[in-house]
Amino acid sequence: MQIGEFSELSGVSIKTLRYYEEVGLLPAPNRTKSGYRDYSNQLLGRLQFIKNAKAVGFSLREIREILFYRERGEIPCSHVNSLLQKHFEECQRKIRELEEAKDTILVLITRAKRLKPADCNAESICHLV
Amino acid sequence: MQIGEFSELSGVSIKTLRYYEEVGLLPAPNRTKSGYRDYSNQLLGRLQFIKNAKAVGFSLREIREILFYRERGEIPCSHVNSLLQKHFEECQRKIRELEEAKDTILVLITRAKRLKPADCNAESICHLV
DNA sequence: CTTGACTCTCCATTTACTGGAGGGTTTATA
DNA sequence: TATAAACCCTCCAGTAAATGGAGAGTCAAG
Repeated sequence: MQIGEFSELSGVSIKTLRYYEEVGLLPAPNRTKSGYRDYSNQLLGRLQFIKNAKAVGFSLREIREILFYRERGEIPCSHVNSLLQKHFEECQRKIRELEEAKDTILVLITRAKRLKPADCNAESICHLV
Repeated sequence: MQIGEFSELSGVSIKTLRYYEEVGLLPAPNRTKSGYRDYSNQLLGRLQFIKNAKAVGFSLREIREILFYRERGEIPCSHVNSLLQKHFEECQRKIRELEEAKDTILVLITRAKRLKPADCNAESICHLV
């Protein structure tokens, strides 16, 4: 199938598919005699793997590494395990940061309701922040 | 004071200070006759504002806009208010996403404990993900 | 007078794409 | 047969927010 259909099926944009190919996440597909990419259904699995891995926070570089393990016939389990651990901690850290930011914003919004623009003074850049 | 000291005091790296100047977040400071930047304490306030705004998720572009309002003598309150609203929602959205990712990772880690590498098969790229 | 710690500018790189220019191909319709 | 719409191609540039490094100038101490 050509790239448009493949993009529809996989939910990955045409631009991104070509990009993934360029950076080595997807193998170069066959071409029709006019040069169009001709994808096989098989690749959908690989793309799903990439999407799953991305969803848990893996970078494209990390995903490519896992794929390379596979291609060399090695089993990436322990590597993947430590990545999972790392991203779990990363997730927690980011969530904490965001919770803090959210709380701060809430305070600012609440304070903003009590203030009138007339209270603005030139000294502070913006007293809301 | 020169850039190194200013960087220490503000907690913003030298590189970043020069970058902020380049993109218009900081005014170009005076220079010594040998061309070194010569910062005044005054700028610390502006930098603190930038750090606060960044901490609640404002982009540098948004921060610059607020600063520009100020420089034109306008009061950016309602603008800032809508930005706060926007970033509050953004925060919530990101937190939800991260919670989901975290849960997924937990499931994967738990599953990984039950599996032995021997269970790996070639069909799936990595059954952990 | 030289060594080390500063500083300067300019350029390249990072991530994960996205947008656009300029052009070829295929298919349906007039 | 012409042509228009809807595909597809490659290549180049740009995004955000810095960071890293090269190569060179400056300043203070020993």
